[in-house]
Amino acid sequence: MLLSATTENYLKAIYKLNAQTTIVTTNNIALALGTTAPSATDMIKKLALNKLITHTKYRGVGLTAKGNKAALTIIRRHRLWELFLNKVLGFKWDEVHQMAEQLEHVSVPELIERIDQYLGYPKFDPHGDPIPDAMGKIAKHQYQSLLNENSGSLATIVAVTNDDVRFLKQLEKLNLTIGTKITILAKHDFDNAMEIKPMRKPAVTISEALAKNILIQLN
Amino acid sequence: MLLSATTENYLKAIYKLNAQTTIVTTNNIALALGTTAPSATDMIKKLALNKLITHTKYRGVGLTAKGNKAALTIIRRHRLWELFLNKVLGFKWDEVHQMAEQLEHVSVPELIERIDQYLGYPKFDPHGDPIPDAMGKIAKHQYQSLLNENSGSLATIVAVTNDDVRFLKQLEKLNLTIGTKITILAKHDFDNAMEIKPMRKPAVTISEALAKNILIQLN
DNA sequence: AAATAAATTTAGACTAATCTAAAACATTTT
DNA sequence: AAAATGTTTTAGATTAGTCTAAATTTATTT
Ligand SMILES: [Mn+2]
Ligand SMILES: [Mn+2]
Ligand SMILES: [Mn+2]
Ligand SMILES: [Mn+2]
Repeated sequence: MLLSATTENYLKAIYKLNAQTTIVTTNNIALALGTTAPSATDMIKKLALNKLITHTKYRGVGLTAKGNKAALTIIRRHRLWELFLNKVLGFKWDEVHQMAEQLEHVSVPELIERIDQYLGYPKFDPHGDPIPDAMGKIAKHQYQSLLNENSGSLATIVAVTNDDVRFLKQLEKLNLTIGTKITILAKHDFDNAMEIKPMRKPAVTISEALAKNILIQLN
Repeated sequence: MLLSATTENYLKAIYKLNAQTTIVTTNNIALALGTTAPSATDMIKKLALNKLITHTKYRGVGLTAKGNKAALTIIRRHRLWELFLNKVLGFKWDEVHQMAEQLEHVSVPELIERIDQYLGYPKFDPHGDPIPDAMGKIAKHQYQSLLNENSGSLATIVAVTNDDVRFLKQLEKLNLTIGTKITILAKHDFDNAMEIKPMRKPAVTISEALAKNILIQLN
């Protein structure tokens, strides 16, 4: 069963919403894809017909095992391409997402496997997100948001939860990239701004919006 | 102006037919793309409307300067991807065409330029076809078909004019790959079969169908 | 120069994906 | 428990691309 790029994008969106929210609703999906509720409803019907999702009218959708597998295949392609573009072709971590949005729909299994092999079967993409293996197995990381951590902690930045170019460029400027060891100097109650010191780099103050999208692991 | 994959395929087909035949007809196009004449007519109308081709009813089509440039962009992508898949990811020359058929529609200019740079601005793809440069300039090779050459000649195989996997696999088995120096031992008048000796390899007999699709340059 | 054949275009219909406007259903407020 | 609000679905259109069948135009025979 070969899926259209549009169908793949819906599946991917549903998969991601599934991890974020309790129930995946029509409006959620429409918003995530920048489309309208009626369009989402139409696609939901088609996906349900193809047994990729379950759907109870007015009550939201859920992925079937088949749909989950399909979504992971697309995410695998996306993240492997991102890493390939970064590691092999030298693109920056803020450039690779947009390109991967197109490349993820190229459907040639041998190509993806070869890229995986070329990269040495990597576990994470340039943003710290886990890459599903050929069987669709994915390391469910449950890192915590920097925003939930308290002053005084020592931690390492392991991933980011936003692909926005502006966000990634800003992090880079602040020396807050994947793998960086940091010390949390302070957290301001009023606006949730945080003072962070990346190892061997000057301390910086970051907003709640920024901190929320940075995932860390305590040292 | 962004073109759909379908539109790009039509443009590419028209470009190639233009080089092969005197007039590019509706049926030619339909046949080349495995579609029907009415479908081709519809697309012809749209391409003409967008000033990518010229069209006189019942009289065939021709590319405009704009259409020619667009076609070359697609061919550039296709051939650069083919070489990249071959040289970097190690795919065989009979495997790369099908993959490039999908990758050629990924439209990210910086990606193609980076691949070009990575490969060292190559002039030819794995089948000996010239790669248009970023300005759309292409080395119009006017190599001759092996079929038109006479017994006794010494030549080098420089390109092939068919992407069929079976054709390419057969050539490989016969040691008749790009760059191979050959001696034409004999040409049989009855069926146009030819006896060819690749340097340092055993002599082989090839059919007219094979010889026709092999391009050579005399030494 | 007709008649016949072949190529091309038009007519009309279909699917996938999208939209706006309206109806139906669900939730929240009063 | 009504009323108001919000969400989801349906209705009806639109666009891109495709098809078969029929009409039109061009080319080839006779
Ligand atoms: Mn991404
Ligand atoms: Mn990523
Ligand atoms: Mn090719
Ligand atoms: Mn080629």
